[in-house]
Amino acid sequence: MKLATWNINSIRLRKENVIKFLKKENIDIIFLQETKTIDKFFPESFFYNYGYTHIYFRGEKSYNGVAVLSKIPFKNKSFHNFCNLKDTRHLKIELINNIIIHNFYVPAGGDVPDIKLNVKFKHKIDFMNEMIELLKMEVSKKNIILGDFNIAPSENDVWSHKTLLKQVSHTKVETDVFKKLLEKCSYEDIVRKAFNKEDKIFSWWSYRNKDWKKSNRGRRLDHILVSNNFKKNISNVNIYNHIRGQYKPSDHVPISITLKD
DNA sequence: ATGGCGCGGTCACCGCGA
Repeated sequence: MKLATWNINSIRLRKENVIKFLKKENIDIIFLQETKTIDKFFPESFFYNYGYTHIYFRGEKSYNGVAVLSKIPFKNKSFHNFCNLKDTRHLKIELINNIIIHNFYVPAGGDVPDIKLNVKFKHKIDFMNEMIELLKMEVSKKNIILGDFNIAPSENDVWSHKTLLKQVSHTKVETDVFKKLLEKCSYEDIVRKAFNKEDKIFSWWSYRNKDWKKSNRGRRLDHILVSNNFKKNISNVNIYNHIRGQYKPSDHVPISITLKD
């Protein structure tokens, strides 16, 4: 089974990009973030007609929104509202073989990396801590969490460690809470593990650079984390950098893993 | 140090992304 995650930045605008990727890479299940549409306008039948007949999504107007498109049926599906908000940032599915997968769109956190001065940053840190509390209860399960965490955890997950230490996404507060998630809930960052420690690996490049490829000022904000008791089942980690260069791209690229159950 | 671009929407400006 091959699964992927992708922050698509509008599903209505990029449904063709999604199906092109799914077909070319033979993806069985994809988890999307920032679908940016209310459920009524989600292009469900479009994906259904390509064989993704198991679809689950939660959206809202303009912002956020998460979805899963699958060829494989779910045994259960649910969601949790984090920080007592009804923003659509999470969904959870359980497959027939008892594998649990959580899809997250963690708050970006605004500009100022201080929980006292910036409510958006506080929201991000609170969200991560609530994730930790929730996922602690699932340590014994075959568990995968993935999505856009809006945190670049290690030095070579950003184009310049020194510069980015002061910028939201790579501050110590954020990388510490990410580390805490891995430790307390027993996950492995299997994507980072698939590369050398010195390799720069990114999943996002800003729209504001004239030439994303030339300046290469990227960050690795999207993640697939796998329970330590289940990570031996993972192979073939892929980050599809070239997707950033396609026509009308998202600012994020997809990541996939292969999984034997 | 700043701004750069692109999305949706009570739509031609604004909030937001990170």
